Amino acid sequence: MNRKWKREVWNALASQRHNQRLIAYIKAHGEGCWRSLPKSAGLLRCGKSCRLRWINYLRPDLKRGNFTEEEDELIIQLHSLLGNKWSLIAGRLPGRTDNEIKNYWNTHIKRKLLSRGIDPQTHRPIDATSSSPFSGPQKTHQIEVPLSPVVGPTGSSEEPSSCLHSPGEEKHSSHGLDIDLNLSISLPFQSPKRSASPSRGFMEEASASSGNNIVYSNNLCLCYNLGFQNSSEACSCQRTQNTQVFRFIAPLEEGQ
DNA sequence: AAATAGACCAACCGCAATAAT
DNA sequence: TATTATTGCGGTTGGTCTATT
Repeated sequence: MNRKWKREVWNALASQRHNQRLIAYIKAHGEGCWRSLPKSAGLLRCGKSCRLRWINYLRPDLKRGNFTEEEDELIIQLHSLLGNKWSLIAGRLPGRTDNEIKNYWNTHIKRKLLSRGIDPQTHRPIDATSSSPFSGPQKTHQIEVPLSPVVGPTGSSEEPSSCLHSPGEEKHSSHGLDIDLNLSISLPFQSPKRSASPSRGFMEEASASSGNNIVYSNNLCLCYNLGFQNSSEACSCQRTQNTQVFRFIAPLEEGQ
């Protein structure tokens, strides 16, 4: 079956009637059991394709329209922390899909960063990319990540539990977002098993992918969860005054 | 008006992780 | 414990749309 033919089949399936059938089925039975869904719902595609269609196109909570400047900045900042973990990034942007963000990154944000003289992969100035991305005068790794949606379909955001900034603490801010992008790495730790819950797994995977060993979940420093007897053993976590932001400050290993 | 190039984005593919047997 | 099935993710492809020549 060639690609063009497949697309034509999908186009047929994408008719309003088929969309409604898929929507109705998922509303009635919930998400999951994608394997059996096409047969049960009377659709002509494999479960995998139906899942993709639902997630990327039919989900009622999808946010349509252009990305806002705030979303742009949030994506950039999350990417600097998570790398190409599009599903995790999407988890922090309600109404946006990983596929949408991935496409948007490749078509818009990459260029935007390049025009700013920033390497889209390392998030460092292009003329500095020849050296180690983590070399430099900074001796700590400070990353602040909004733990509740900064922007959402309704324009509202949940009130997060959070740390508070130390008074006078230097921070970089753009568009009201409060993220310090000075990155560093520390010794690897045993990555937790893949979480069944994307939202719960967010910071664990963020940590695993970025090499950071400082992890928060809601109001909890997960240094403890990851095996450190207390968080000070691995980090000097600080609270921020911005209630939407946590700050992770990890001491670098000798020589970093 | 036609041809071409580039941008955009929906969907496919392959792989890895996890669950079930 | 090993094998198989299922799910989810990230990279990539290719069709469509729009701007430019």
